[in-house]
Amino acid sequence: MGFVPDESFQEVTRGAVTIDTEEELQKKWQASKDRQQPLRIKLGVDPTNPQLHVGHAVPLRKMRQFQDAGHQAVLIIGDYTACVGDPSGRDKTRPTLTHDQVRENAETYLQQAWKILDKDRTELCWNGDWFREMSFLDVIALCGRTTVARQLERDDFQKRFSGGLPINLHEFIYPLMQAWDSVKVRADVELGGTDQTFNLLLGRDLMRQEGLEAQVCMTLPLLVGTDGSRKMSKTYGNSIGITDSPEEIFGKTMSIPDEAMRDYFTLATDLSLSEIEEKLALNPRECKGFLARTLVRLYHDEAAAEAAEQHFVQVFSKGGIPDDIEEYAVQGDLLEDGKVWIVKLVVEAGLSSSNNEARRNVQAGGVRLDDLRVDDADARVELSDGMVLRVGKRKFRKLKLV
RNA sequence: GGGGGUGUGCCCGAGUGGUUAAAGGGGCUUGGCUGUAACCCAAGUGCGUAAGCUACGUUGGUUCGAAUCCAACCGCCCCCA
Repeated sequence: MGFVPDESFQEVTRGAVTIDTEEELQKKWQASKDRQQPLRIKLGVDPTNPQLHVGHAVPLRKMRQFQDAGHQAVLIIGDYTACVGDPSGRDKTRPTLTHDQVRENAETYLQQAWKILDKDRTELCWNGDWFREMSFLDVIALCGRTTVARQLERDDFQKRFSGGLPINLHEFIYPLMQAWDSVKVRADVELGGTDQTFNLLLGRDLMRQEGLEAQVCMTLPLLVGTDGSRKMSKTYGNSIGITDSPEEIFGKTMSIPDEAMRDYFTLATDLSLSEIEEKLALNPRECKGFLARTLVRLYHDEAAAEAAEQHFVQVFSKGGIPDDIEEYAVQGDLLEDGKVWIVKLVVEAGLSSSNNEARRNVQAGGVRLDDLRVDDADARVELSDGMVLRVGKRKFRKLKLV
């Protein structure tokens, strides 16, 4: 049968690294059209971290594209799987969370996810709903559906095993749980990062074992972090949070390496492919500025995007000070003869975490009062109301005398 | 159950009795450079105004002196069963 991919099919497959298998997806797509029945698109998320970043947003955006093409989004909150911890791509066992923590995280997670997904057209499930019901015997039966050899084929376990690092038994169960989710929700397509390949494919096996039509697995690239090398992750400190302030999103985006811009455009924004090419043809600074504005607009709005850019130009390009600075009310007992020890001031204002650190900052020439460098760590300085204290390029406090 | 290893600062990792607050790297901070909060370069990086204090899994010992030796305990890894 000659499948003619329509525009939304192209949109929905764009950016995918692998589709297992594309033929099956075409078939499902066509059947869905013929029968007027939307495909069920599954995305499972473990709310291990309440802070979503633009890397997490990649599969969510993909899900949104499916929604826009008229398909049924099935978002699974892994309240049980989060308690196990996904071993994918990890070189050590994930710390497990308590169920209460997970429920709490899930709350904030969802709030953020609805910035991307269309809430009214999303079917929301908690996998605890079915795992809670299972008896120990059921669990054992589930474990019997795969083998140790298959588990050890995985590159991450392989590495840990040969490197003498621990693999806890419960980590073997994780993929089975995720695969079982697919059975329970009768997924037609499951989305995930490339690191999810193993888990995704196991879903196909279990579905077949259950006599269901196997899901299609679509893997998406992992977005690199702001360092341009490792995948975006909060623990690497290279992430851009979708709840970050406009200034932060803008600044962090400006700090990505030029080579990463294409990935960011294709994976993290909703620009069309031709628009992306157009922007990439600009000079790198303008292009990156556009990218930064686009990201801010996505998670805040147009006005915020403009303000963030102005802030960036003001503070970093011109080295000036921003308009709205957090105030610090100088405590009276810091003053001796109307003067204050610079080190103490920096610490009390919350710009350094210890006296020694503050002293270092001063000695390195990173501390300024109203643009005047203070580089003597013993200095006692006179203050006036409204003075701006600055540490490094990006930490400011407006001093308020009481 | 038997045997062998191992546990160091935010992370990785050197260090087997004394100038060790502890090499080296990563990270981070500050400075310089820059279109950039990137790259690169440089410096710094336990706490304390200071005297000094705290730190090498835990506890207790040996010693003038221990991250370094001993004992027990706790955690982890490997091999054999």
